[in-house]
Amino acid sequence: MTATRHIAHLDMDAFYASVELLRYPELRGQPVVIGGGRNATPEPLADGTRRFKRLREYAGRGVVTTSTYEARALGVFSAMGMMKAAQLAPDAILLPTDFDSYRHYSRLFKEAVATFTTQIENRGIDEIYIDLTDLPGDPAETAARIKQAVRDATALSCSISVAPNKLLAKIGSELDKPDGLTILTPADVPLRIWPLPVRKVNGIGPKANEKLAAIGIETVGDLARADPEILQARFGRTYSAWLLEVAQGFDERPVVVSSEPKSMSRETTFERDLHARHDRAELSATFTDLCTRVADDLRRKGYEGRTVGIKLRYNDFSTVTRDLTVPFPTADATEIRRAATECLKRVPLERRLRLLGVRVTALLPAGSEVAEPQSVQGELPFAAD
DNA sequence: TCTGGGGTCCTAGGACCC
DNA sequence: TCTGGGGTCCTAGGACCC
Repeated sequence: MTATRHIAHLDMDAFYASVELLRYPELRGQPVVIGGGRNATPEPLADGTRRFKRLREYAGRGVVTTSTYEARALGVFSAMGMMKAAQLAPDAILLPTDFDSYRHYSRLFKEAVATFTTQIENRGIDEIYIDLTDLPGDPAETAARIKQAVRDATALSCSISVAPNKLLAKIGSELDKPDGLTILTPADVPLRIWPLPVRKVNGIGPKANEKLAAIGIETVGDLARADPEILQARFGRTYSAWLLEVAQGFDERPVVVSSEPKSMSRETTFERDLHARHDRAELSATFTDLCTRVADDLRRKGYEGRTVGIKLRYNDFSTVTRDLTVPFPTADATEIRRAATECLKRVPLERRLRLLGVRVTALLPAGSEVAEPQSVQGELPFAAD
């Protein structure tokens, strides 16, 4: 039995939307939706002001990236198709995503937290886990000071939960959003966690949610009371065991402070579905561009990869992937394109394509000594039997 | 009016090796 | 010549997350 840990989960409140409101404070209090690329950019007017686009003006295949709490009240949430969102909130203000800006504020808030401890795990642009176990003082007070430091550094609010593990901290940071500070102990599990839908558990997605609903399990409490044999029959040994652990609020995963990237990829959804023969020139240009961008990413970040892959999505939304491992790691656009072209030859190209992607995996830091593919005969510690 | 783009991790079969 | 048991790598697909 290990000593009690104090794990915090910090989640920036409506992060992208909140950054946009710093830039356009006049939009505060209005429903605002972020997403949709260039055709969402405000129009500069002759008098020096600007005209914001409305959601009803949008046409295309984009999805909502984030929305303000006012837009959420109208039913507009992340990952919803923009055209559907426009039906629900035609007068909502539309803004394009500006990742450079979000990365800037991400850096600011993470630097603010880093003045407290190095024990930080990155979970993307707008959230982190923080291990407070070895910090002196009351963890709840520390969390309050972290919130203030984030506000001082960014003028943005965040929600923090402090709990005995990552599972509970992640759930807890959502309980009092926005600007929340939630302390959870094991004793809170029956009262505060069991009433929640199973979908609130990080790792239970739409598919598992459906399968659980089919056997009458809606809440975490239902899961805690479920028959282990039925769960095992439906979900297999590993996943069912994990489900029962999380239902009790158990989670031993450590806060992981650093990690190496495993893959880099670029993909694009076309404005209209393209055909391999009829739209050959356009597809070919996009394909080359994707290879070039992946190669640029690899080089900029100092990596090379041995496995090159492609991803195709057809007009019926079905997806296929193919990959090919090459003898030596590469970050070269021409080599990546050559390997990706080999992959392309193994895929059906009759149906129209909606999406094309290129990925490089099996990454190594650039210039690492790589053992050449070679025979190891004569060096074996034992003879073959 | 269908459904973005960037990732991680897991499973599973077959090849291949000893 | 019915036949064991590992291990790793490669490939394809899928669930899930932000």
